[in-house]
Amino acid sequence: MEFNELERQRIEKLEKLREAGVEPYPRRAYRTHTTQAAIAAFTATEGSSDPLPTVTVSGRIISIRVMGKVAFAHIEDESGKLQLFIRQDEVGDETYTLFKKAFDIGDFVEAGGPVVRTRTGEISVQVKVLRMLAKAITPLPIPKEYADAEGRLTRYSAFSDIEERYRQRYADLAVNPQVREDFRTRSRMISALRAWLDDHGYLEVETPILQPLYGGANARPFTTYHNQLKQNLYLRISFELYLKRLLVGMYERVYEIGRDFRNEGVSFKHNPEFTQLEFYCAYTDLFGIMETVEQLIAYTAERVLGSTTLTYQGHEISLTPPWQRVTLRELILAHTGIDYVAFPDADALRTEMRRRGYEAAGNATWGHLVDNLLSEAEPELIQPTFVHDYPVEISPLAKQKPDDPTHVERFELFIGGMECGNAFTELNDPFEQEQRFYQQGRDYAAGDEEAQRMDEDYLRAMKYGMPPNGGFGLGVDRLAMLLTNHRAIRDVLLYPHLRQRE
RNA sequence: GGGUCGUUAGCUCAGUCCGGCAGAGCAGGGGCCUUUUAAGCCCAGGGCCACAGGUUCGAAUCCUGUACGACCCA
Repeated sequence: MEFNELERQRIEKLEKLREAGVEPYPRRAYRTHTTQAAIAAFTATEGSSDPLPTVTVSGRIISIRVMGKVAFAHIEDESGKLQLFIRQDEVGDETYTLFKKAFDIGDFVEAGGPVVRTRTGEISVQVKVLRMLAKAITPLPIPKEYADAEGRLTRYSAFSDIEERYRQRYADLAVNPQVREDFRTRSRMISALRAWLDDHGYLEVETPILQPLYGGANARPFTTYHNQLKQNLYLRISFELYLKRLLVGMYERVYEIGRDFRNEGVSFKHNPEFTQLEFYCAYTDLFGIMETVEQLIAYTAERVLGSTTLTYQGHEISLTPPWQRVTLRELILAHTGIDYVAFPDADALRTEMRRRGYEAAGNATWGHLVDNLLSEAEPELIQPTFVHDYPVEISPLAKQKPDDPTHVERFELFIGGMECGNAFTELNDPFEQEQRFYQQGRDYAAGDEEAQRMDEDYLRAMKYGMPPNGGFGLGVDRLAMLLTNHRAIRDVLLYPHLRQRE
């Protein structure tokens, strides 16, 4: 370990503590009250003839004000903050001197004594016993806060360097309470999603992350290798094919919440690993799934935010069902003036897109070009919107529309200008599925590295009979972004992937 | 992948246009102070100016490249 000057000073303090017989990293703490419980205990007895409550509180020192033979400090625990009022004549000369000379902002401490109000009215622990719980060596960038006459809070020197906040999330969490709150929101959100599904007959299952064959989505995978089996393996890009096999096995409603891995660009919207919720429901279809998704997400917002309306990046968004439904063809026509059905091959569509001033890569497939057109409309889709009826070419796992075999029963869900989910009436015809895989194989051979691979075992499962069903995949991180009003996925990932330094 | 911007003390930032001793606030150190809360006052510290080259008498500053990040575009 290397130390800077400030750290060396703190190491000297550590030695000072040891010389005084104080263990800077004791084994045990003896907290009786959280800071907020201590305040509540005081408030409950204030004004009565009851004796002052005596508490032992623990937490991290976040400010120190030494006035001579009396000192004030604030400590923080997970419940909040509390002031310590430390008098030399109460704690004794030796402890008081140690406090002044060897305790720092950032240290974890424990303080015992009665809860009182100071002259300025702040509820505080009048400290009789002060213990070091864990000495901090590196100074934490704890900001100072200043409330002006109107109560507006100004923060000075807040730890705000985005890169350092992500690389040292522990420090970010330690000093930025709002960041802690955002991740609590995320956690409550996942609990709510799970609770709704559990209450509606869905069985939570776990399927392989290491897979001999990846599938269920159009993406490039990460590859790895099992040494003893001498086997190449992929990290999953979706759960879809394994979950639908379970419907063959007679489960009717299954879901999984977990991590997907996609070997693609990193951006403020994309992390190479991200959290997905997928569920599959037998004996329903795309339109049943729409209603399920509306209920699931409205319930989740209600439980997490207490409301089905939220503000995202300045937009008021209502998650109250029912949500808008629009076909992909209508949406693209309205936004770009292009009716893609009139340009049924890649060259024709590319020419038309370029004629209207849209980018269209020379090697893009027809499906990718349609996807590009959708991207034009995506930022406008603020209110929750089911965009449905997708071309069969870009939906190899979805069932065709009964009246139009060129399109499938599929929707993508957009909220806040982001794609948040994807659903199908799931294809359960093994013969049709085989043909779709063959077409994907031809696309792959033609250079589309995101095309899906033939999965013989999935076909074998389907040959035993798969009930008609609908399925949905939710971008859990995207939903977390909506509920915490963040536009960067990294702000809802505790440890976002960053390029390695050095 | 392309473009723009950024990287200076533990933290937050000036200084870069227009080259001339490396700066501030907070944090930290020494001292005074028994009810403070951005406590106050006095004193003294603290730097691989991201990294590597170049131009120049002289580079945090100008030029080139690299790394990492942010934003925009693909």
